[in-house]
Amino acid sequence: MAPPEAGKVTLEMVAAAAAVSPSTVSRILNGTAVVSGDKRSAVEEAIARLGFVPDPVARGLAGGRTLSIGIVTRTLDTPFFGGALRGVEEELGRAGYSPLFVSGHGNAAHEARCIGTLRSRRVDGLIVLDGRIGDTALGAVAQGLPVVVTGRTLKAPGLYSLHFDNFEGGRLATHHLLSLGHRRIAFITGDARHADAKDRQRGYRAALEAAGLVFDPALVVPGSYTEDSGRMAVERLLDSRAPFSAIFAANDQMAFGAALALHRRHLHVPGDVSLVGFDDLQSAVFSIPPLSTVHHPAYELGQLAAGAMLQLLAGETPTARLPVPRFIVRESTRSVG
Amino acid sequence: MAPPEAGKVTLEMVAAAAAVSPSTVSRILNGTAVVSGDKRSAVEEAIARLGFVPDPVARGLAGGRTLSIGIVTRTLDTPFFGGALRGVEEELGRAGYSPLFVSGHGNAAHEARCIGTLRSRRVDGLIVLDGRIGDTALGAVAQGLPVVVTGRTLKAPGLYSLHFDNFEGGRLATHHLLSLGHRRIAFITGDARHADAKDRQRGYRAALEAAGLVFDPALVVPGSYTEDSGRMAVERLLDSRAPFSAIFAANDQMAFGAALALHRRHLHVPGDVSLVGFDDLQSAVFSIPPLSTVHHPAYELGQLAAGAMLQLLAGETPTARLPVPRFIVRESTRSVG
DNA sequence: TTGTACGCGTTATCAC
DNA sequence: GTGATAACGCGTACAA
Repeated sequence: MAPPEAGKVTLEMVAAAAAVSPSTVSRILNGTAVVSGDKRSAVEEAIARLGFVPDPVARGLAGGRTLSIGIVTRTLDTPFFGGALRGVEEELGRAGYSPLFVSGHGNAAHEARCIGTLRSRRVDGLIVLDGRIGDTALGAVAQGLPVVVTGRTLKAPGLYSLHFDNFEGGRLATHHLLSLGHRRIAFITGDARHADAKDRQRGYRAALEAAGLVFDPALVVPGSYTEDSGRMAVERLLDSRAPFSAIFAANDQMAFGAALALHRRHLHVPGDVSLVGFDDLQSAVFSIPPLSTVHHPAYELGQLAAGAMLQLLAGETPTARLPVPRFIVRESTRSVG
Repeated sequence: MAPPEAGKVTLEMVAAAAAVSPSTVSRILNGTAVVSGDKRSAVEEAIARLGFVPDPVARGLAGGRTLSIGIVTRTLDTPFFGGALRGVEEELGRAGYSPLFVSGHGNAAHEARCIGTLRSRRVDGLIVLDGRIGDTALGAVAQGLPVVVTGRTLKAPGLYSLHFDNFEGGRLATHHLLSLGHRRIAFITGDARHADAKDRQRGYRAALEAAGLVFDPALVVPGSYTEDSGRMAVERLLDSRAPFSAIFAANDQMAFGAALALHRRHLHVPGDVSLVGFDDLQSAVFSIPPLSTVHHPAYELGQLAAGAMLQLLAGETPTARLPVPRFIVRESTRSVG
């Protein structure tokens, strides 16, 4: 039972207790050099007995690592990113690293400022979750700091990108609807400034064309990944009187909004219109009816990103890859009657 | 246009450029002492010209502040806490502070360990969002560090507690159902290890008794704040064959699960059973039907907690208070027919 | 293999 | 008011 909060045990005190020099203790801590077995055990014993914990702040100043890594994300309080953050936190925590979360608010300038703050705090690495910062700017950052990005494919030294196949996901969702006999499939887009949103839409269009259907712009309505934008999109769609039998929302949140709009107009899902989303949020299982959607592993994404960062930090080359998209059939779709 | 990432401008360089001593620059930065106007402007000019940014790490080591504050929360990826984290981040960011988020995983021991890590990182303060750590342990922490807690009422030096009236919220929700004529109101509890869960339940019971009803233990089913626990609670309730016309779930997530269970049994909300939740998550507006619930301001909670921390840090005595609970009537409740 | 001395960038404590 | 000087706790050349 080590003393829980005894007044600061320093490396120097450990050195004194073990009758060695501070550098030797440091070496053992960092594995910087080989030390003889007897001194090593003496030091380790002293560390345990005194309950020594290295000070990350001092470590950072001394040019070493801060054991903290910065995470910039689009949002903090969105279900998808929440899951990713949890994955990052757990994976990083396992290795003794602490995450520094900041949200870019979907704003490239703000994002750049956040990255600046993070660097000033000397994070050992940077994980950018679907950020909006430009590729070249990111590449520049990566020159002085290991970087892991998601949501884009990018090659650069010291940078690893983890890419989820949003195109394929969009294709799968649309294909599911097609296979059910739907021919007039509406699409609610995500924020067009994000690559993932564009990719999902491309997938939608590709599936349509593969089925020999002509793409109808009247069936595409803009959204912005929020529930309310999904609701409004459907209202607009309905008001336009363009006929359709199914809706593919570019994310689950918009699908939920869409479901409500349909409900308000006394349209039944899936009886009157089939509905599919994208992301497979936990709440997709509990919506009424449970939502058919593309599985997008948020938690796993966070875990893998953090794992890749840890590998980068260790001088290894990450090999992690995201699983391929799968479509989850629940109860929001039905074959056209 | 300041050089974006010019190689480290230090305080010492600023001092040289302004022809003053480092101490003077430091004094101006921290407002530690009065300096003459001319030197002050010279320094400010140099700071701006060189684009100097103080190094938080060095600051921390020097015994000063790290400008970072630790946040321990129950979970990272729950809608309610997500909102709170956003509030904390924004309010803190405004003042130049960075949040260090960690989740306690609803485990007191893990929480204590997290707090230890946070302290080793020299956070300037600690915000505990509905944590499970004991009051005395928390009081001890508060002796060396400003602390803001939510979810409990606690008086101690250097500690400020922000309390939401969960009892009143529980009472309000139950009262709403009562006023609609319901007499057999089931209650799905939260995790009994949390004070908020117990308070909500006490509110439920108080409202019942105020209405002259006898409390029926058969109508109380345990949950754990997750959607699935709400679903299972309702199934258990239905299987018990205890009659009821309304359900009060101790949080919205469980209400969503409850709604699904009801749906599966072909019971209509609010036609067959009225349903109310607690928290007023963003998704409550978009559930089908939209959920009547107790408004629990997550974002505001985070903001206020962060604001109180900032005041504590400034040596002031926080005065922030959470608004009183309000019940939001939507479409999941109906008077008994 | 191990110890010494210095530096990281800033604040605090003294003198002036 | 202002400027030296000493920490803060650790990593790391360099020397031994």
